[in-house]
Amino acid sequence: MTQATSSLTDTQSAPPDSSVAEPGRARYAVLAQVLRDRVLRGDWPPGGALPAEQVLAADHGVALGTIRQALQLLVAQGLIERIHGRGTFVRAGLSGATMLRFFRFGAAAGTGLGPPASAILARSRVAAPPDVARHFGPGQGGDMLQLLRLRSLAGAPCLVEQIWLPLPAFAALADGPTAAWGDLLYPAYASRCGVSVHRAVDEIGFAALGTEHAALLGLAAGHPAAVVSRRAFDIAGRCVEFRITRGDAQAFAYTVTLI
Amino acid sequence: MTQATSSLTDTQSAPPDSSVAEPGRARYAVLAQVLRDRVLRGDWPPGGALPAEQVLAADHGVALGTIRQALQLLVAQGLIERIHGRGTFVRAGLSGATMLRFFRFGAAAGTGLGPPASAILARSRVAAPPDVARHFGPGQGGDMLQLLRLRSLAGAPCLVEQIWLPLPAFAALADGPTAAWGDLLYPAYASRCGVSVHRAVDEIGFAALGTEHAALLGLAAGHPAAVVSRRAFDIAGRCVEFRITRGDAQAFAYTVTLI
DNA sequence: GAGTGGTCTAGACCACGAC
DNA sequence: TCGTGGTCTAGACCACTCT
Repeated sequence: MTQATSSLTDTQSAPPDSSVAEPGRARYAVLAQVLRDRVLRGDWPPGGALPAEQVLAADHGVALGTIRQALQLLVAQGLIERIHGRGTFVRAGLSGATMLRFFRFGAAAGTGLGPPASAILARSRVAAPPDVARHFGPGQGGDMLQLLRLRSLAGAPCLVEQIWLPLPAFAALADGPTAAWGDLLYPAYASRCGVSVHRAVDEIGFAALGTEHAALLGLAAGHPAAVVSRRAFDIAGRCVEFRITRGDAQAFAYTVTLI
Repeated sequence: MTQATSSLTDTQSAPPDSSVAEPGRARYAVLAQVLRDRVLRGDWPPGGALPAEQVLAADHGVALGTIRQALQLLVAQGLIERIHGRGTFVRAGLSGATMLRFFRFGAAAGTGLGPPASAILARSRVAAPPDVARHFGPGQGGDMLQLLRLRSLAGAPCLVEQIWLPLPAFAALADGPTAAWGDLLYPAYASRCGVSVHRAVDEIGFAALGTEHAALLGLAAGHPAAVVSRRAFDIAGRCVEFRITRGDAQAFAYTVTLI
């Protein structure tokens, strides 16, 4: 891996970036890790631009192709995105990540039914139960904001969600009218709390509806439900949201492709 | 995109491969399509080796880096795989693609329970019902082989599968002892019928069990079940198998990561 | 040792976006 | 027009695998 370290035109006193020499690992992989760390450290904010590849190459004393390989790695990891003619940017985060992709309500999802609506039915500060707190960091998980949210299509309720958000990071959502948040939560997290969701892990399961949730969805108690437990993470890998979504199992439909 | 088409050292009478000039598309993309077509046409069999990149580059009259970009595209598409020091090979196909990844039977999947077992309970030639036939090509779907298969863990039945295979491609499975097929079907398809499964699409839903399937699984009729409908495709994109798998919804658990 | 893919270089020109 | 990323070249050396 340690390439020629070539010799010629070495008139300068010191190499531009000596940290880029490691045995057993490709130069571009080391560079990628260096850049990754800088992104996670916040050297460039989400949505912000990285230096041009020419600049990065010069700074680290490598050829253009090498820095391009490093950046390509970060693109594959979903950390940055590159736009032809504009530059290289830190990924802003998920805006949609809609639960509706798991369900087929009405004829086809979002066809003729109008946009999905969201209503916050309850909001409270709670001490997180252990089952919830364990998803957050060890220091985290004490004081939390708990939401009960109902999603509707064409006026008909279809999904009920329990959401836990760590405090004080989400203190800005603890007061004030919830109607102003809009129908999508993640943009509200970003604009009101400065928290951008970068990755989400959904676990799908199955259970019977309790009386409370069933009533909200207009179904009978004990009706079969699909249960999606989501952990959402910021760019640094910290869990910033835990959510349990329930919907009619009859409406559940999800497609997986194996290659 | 159409690069310099440069001039120098053009002592030969004709360019090595004139098909590699197209306006509006990158050279490597055109090359990738050419190679892709050759793979699908069967110029190199599944598991077989492609020529070395040096040879391909010379044949098409491009630089090494360009052919490497083209091959990288085909790797990303899952069509080929490259092995350092050995060569570039047409992907052999899926061997596992196990349904058990959707379920958590016992403590953890495949832990201490021993390997999953498979039994063919019924086998018959049928005219495919329209709902099944439509998944296969328009000419296909008439005469089919239908299987009823039961999968067990530690002796306990856990999944029941209905499987449709087009004839005459799968005629080799129509007779003889099914016990000799082994516990995995796709390797049997490959060795006995020369059909390799390259891609599979699973659609997940929930439904109540019918009396027959419930009895096979040792559950009550009407018990909620997870239903996975799979279409399996060969390397050329032809549907070669349709399968409906049912298992206890309580045991269903699947994880999706969004980035 | 021969042959393969993997890494790296130093340059060129092209296509795109914004000013 | 300028700066950006995208494509392409022609070479070098390295690491891996098989014989």
